[in-house]
Amino acid sequence: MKIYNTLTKKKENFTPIEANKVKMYACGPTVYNYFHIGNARPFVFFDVVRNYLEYKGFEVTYVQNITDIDDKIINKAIEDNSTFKKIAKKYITAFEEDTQRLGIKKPDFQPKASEVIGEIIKLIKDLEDKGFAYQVDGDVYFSVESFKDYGKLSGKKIDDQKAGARVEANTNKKHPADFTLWKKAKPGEPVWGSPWGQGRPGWHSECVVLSQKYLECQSFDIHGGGVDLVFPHHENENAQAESLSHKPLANYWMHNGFINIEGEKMSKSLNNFFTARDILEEYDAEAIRFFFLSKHYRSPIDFNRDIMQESDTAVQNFYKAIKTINYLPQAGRQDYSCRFSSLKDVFFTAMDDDFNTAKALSVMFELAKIVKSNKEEESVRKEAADLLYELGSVLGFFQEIESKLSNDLGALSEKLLTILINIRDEAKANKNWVLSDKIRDSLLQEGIQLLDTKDGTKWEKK
RNA sequence: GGCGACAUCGCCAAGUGGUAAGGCAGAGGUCUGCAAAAUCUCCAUCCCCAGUUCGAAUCUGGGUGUCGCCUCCA
Repeated sequence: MKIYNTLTKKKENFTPIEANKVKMYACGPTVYNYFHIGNARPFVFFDVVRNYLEYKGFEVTYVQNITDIDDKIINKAIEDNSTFKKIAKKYITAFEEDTQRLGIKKPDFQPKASEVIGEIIKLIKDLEDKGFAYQVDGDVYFSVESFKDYGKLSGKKIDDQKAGARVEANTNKKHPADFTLWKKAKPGEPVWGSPWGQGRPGWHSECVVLSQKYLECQSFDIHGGGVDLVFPHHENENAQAESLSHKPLANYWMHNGFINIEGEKMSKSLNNFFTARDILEEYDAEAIRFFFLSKHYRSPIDFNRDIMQESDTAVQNFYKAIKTINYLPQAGRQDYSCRFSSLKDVFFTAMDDDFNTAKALSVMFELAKIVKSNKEEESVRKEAADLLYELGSVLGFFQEIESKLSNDLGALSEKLLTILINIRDEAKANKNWVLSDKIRDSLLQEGIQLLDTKDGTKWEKK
């Protein structure tokens, strides 16, 4: 299988450090607000990566951090007239609720920065002792000139940045690109004691500590996040880790593209921000998932209502297909016929090619078509349904299959519904279209769709 | 100014040298009191120019356009 590696800027064959095991780390949220639809993309995508690797038989350890120490949280606390801790706590809870609603499986470890302050201090001290970091008046900086490969991940050269000269001059730093490891305490901010006095860690160290700690190694397989994290965050993480271990923090660096809103970058000033929470009010979690997966993860993707509606239709189609044969599919079937094992291969080939989910989805459409087709044998349709369910599950779909397939309203409701249908049949027989349409429309408002078929009137929950 | 990505039907989107997947929307047929659903059929030569090649959406060069990063950011 191939993965595009930001570090080498090409697709590479994926070989984990330990055979059959994959250790992966993805940057999680900074808990100062509800996370938005753009944040949700990597959460969903790396969930799929993890699922797929497990499906392929790898034993996956997946770590995602929660940044609960940060300027943005401090600012939010001031803004809301609250405390730093309360803000973090509130949005951690919200994060957990929203990811669960999105159908994202919990990572194996989800540690917080605040849990490892001691280890972060140790890392910074180590960097200082070995000459990679220096202290100026209570602040500690990483010296980019001390790490000769600085810039290798993002493809940036230190001197170009100097020439750019957009960076605010900071007289304390030896080099403009040097980044903060430890910040001196300011009044009113949360602080921890350290060899450099009271202060708090910068953003770039926590991921180094948390990944190495929970993955139990200095260098692991996959590190992921949004493209904007490549520089400076991931570049800086790697600089710290590699300076000390002489190995890259991770072998494969994966970065997902951005989400635009109506063709424009999502930003607070444009007021085109959508939280995942808000979107979930309008659309099913799986429609959101489909929206993300319908395009390659590295491409930018435009978010708008039409596209969400389309995604919703697509997901409903998968469910509808299975509904037509009234059969609860089984995953993990071993004995697919030739026809279906080759379709399965198409799916695998697509996913093996740097997670080409858009192509993988086309296999699902093809299967759905077979499931629905009354030209196929029932056993063939069931087989197609099994595979559809199996592959869909890998991508995180069909989480609601039981409830979607069920038309169970409880015995009484069903009886009442039958009565209404009978009345409507009578009205229809009398060509009383006003009444029959009224019954149909009223039921539709309650989420019951009537379907007049050759074999009489049928109904289903919408 | 530096670095990088992308440009395929009305919309979304695969395709990385061998003659344009798939989805949505649309058109038409079947079915139908109407509607919905279902089902069948139809629907692109790939931003421009030049080059390489027997052959290019796919490679090279040059344009044009859109976007991202370089500052907190998924």
